Amino acid sequence: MRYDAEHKLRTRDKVVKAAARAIRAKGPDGIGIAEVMADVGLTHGGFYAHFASKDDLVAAAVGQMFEEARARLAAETGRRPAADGLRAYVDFYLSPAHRDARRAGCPVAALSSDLPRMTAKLRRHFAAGSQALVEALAALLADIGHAEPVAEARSVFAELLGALSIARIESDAARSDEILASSRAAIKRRLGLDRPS
Amino acid sequence: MRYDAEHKLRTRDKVVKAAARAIRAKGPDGIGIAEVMADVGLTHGGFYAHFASKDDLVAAAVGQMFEEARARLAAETGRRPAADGLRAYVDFYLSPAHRDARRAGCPVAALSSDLPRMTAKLRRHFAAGSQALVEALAALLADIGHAEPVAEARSVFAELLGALSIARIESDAARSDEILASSRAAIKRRLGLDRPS
DNA sequence: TGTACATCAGTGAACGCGCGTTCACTGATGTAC
DNA sequence: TGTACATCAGTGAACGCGCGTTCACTGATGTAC
Repeated sequence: MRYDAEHKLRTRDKVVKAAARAIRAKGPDGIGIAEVMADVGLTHGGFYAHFASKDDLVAAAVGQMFEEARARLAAETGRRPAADGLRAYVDFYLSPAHRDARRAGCPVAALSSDLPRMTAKLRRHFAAGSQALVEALAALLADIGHAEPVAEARSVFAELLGALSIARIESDAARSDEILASSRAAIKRRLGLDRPS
Repeated sequence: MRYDAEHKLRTRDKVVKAAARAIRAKGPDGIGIAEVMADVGLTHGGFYAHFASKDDLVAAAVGQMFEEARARLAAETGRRPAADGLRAYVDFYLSPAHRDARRAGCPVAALSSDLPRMTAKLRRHFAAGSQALVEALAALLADIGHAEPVAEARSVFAELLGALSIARIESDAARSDEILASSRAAIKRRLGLDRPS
């Protein structure tokens, strides 16, 4: 079966996106090549026409996750005042929907404890992705007049990540919702976002 | 080789402690029974005299980790004024030593992203352990006059966990140290611990 | 006190399964003539 | 325009390795007599 020129790229893209979803939920070691290929309607044998190895797929999937994270941040904060954007991003990040979306969402939250076990190259990818997020938050904080935007952005991202992680541990939905609400309120308060802008 | 009555229990205890260390570093799926047994000078065949299965070992190891975490909190905060204890615990949790000790330290930070993939029973163990930590912090916050100690303790634990996780991603030591320092300062400031007590 | 036996933590070979990887093959369609 | 050939994404069987688990056996020492 011969296909047109774009066909192979489209297939690769579908595999990478499926892997990005599966890896967030199950971790790099938890997914199987056969499983990911089946998810896009193919068999495992075709895998090596697209990727050199499983590690190669994982690296591509991590890139995909950060691209999605970057797009989400841009969607929440673009084209609106900085204070509104920050509020919207905090509300998104600490929403029950984000907590429950184990196959999507923040790659750092999905894979934080897998990271120290990954290759140095992947860790650098994660470090760069986290730093880009912190810098974007810092720019918004600078915009609304914070004196130390980078230090504050780091601290805010830390609480976002930690609160989401703890909320995901808690199996009692009501308590988990409370954890999210506590940190949404705490972050907005310390950023001065609880006052109408 | 017949041994005295305590010998078996001592062996089991050594295996559980070795597993607790190895699992923190490599995750439950990353460790092997043969590897853990070799770590205490035994061969893999003897494993099933002590544990019903690998899952059984993982459960015991998680219990061990929380016992160690509880002991650490008690050591940092016991027998001193609440404000001093809180300061000491924040300084410990966000220390470079804790960041670098991948085989010891906070089980939530070590395994956060493995949790959603664990059995419901283990997740409950983690939820209970996290809640106990939050309650202990809340008691200290109540002691120094905070109005909403539980909500604040949750928010603080979130930032502790998140900052440690991010610091562990960053391979550049100087930048990683900065991340820890930013959150140490931010937490102390918002708890009013930066003023001499 | 001495001796035969029982115990059982630990040994190491073997089994079976899952999974990453390889490879000979397929077959629809584009291309050369 | 029609026909033979080349291409190559995808198939599915097979291989090899790691690892959890099983099991027959060992042998030092406690116990019964």
